Amino acid sequence: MTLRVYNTLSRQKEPFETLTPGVVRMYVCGPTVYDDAHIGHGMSTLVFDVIRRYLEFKGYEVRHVMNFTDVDDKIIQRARALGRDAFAIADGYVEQYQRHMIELGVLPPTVLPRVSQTIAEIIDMVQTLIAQGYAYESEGDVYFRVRQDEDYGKLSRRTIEHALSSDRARFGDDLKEDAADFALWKAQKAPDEPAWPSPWGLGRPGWHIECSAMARRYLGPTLDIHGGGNDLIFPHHENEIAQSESCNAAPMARFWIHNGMLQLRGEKMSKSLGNIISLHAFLAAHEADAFRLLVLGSHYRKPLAIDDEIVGQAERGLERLRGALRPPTGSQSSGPAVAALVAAADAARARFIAAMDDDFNTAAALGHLYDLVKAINTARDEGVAGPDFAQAQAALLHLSGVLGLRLVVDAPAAPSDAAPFIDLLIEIRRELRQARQWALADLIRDRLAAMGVGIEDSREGATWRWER
RNA sequence: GGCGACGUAGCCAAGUGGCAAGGCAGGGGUCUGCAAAACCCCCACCGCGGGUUCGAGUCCCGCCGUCGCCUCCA
Repeated sequence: MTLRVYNTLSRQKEPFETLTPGVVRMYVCGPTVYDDAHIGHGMSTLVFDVIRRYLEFKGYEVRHVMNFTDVDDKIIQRARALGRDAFAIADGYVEQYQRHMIELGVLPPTVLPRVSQTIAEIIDMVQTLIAQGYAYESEGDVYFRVRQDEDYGKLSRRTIEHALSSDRARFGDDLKEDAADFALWKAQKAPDEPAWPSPWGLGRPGWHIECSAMARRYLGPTLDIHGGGNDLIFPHHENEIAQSESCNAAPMARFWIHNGMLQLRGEKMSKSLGNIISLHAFLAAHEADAFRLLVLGSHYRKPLAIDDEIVGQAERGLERLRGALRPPTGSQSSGPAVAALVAAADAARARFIAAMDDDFNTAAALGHLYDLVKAINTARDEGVAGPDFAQAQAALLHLSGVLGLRLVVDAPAAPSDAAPFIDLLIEIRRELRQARQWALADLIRDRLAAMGVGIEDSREGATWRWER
């Protein structure tokens, strides 16, 4: 089976081939660090984490670069509003974002560059573009000459006329030759604006050039994958293509991958609507695995509408996956029931791979994981145990891990201290049940449940485990 | 207005030509002292109208509806 990936550039699925066999150069647009990260950022980060994990599962070495845009107008505004230093603001949000990535179980990208640390590369690219006639300086600003770029608009399928009809163009700067042109470099206009010396005086990079520069610096002129939210297709990625391909005379990326937007009750999260859910708030109330399962439940290119009911469904689905990992209760290690389980595990694995090979169809892949869950539970009910049972569970855990799901519940801080006492209570409850002292037995069960200890009875006796 | 996406059961959702995956919820059973978990059974003809085809959620046309981008945005 070969992997097929949807390419925004061609608007179709293409066989996935990399520039260098066995190596994937993947650049993903990260956040502009001017405010708390929200669950939309989380979704995008998870989507590309899963893509990366699957590529590694397929045997690729993935060079994964995710940037932080730490020089930006909004950061400057934020700094002014708070009366603080812009770099300090950005640093704080970068740290917060990295904590969130750990909480979400996201594999650390190979490199996490920042604009502020890539200034030399940016200036170099801008100089090259000027020398080539693709850009011009105007009173300390430098603009990209859009009409010089013959295939401008090929990613978003817009013409320059469309760009011209936008507000940005209508309120076009007098410094531009053409209203459609966009800034590569902005001259410093106030002393509190972060600025670096350049051939055009003190200033800072424009919005799009930083990604072009960071991508080239860490991954070279042509990427295998350039990713981000689909809200970045225009103008951000369109302009990146214009800059990079003009400057480097090479395709910027073989595959452009864009995730759909996360929405709340049918509308996009936005400041003006006041419906932003921060990652911090979400993760305080819900498990990271539940959020990941939620994201995995629909295709990454589709919009994902979220509400309390959907979150609850993901949480219960997560419990079902975990339930399959409970130990066997029987002792049968061979026979038709065992053979059926082995066959089910093999089938689940093959179908999982086929689904993921089809443009990372995580929803279908999950469906096959649930089929394996059912097979495991059935086998347990039939008394299956032994190495084949353990292997089926291991397969479930492994494939879930390819999606980044952890499934294992972290026990409370000091479980070992409490465990002997809980065992004692379980033992007492067993005695009570034998004596038909139902009220007392149930009291123990209910009180333990309230403390997060779940009890499950079976023919072989009761087991317990920590529940969240 | 331009570009684009989507519309499958109560909810989420997969499925791009051949008898509609999976999860959640719900109903009925098995097991259990009760409960939980698990297992079994039930629960959709795919927005509407045309067309192509032996055969269409699946292709084409039109319509209706929802959403995104075009300005900062994952």
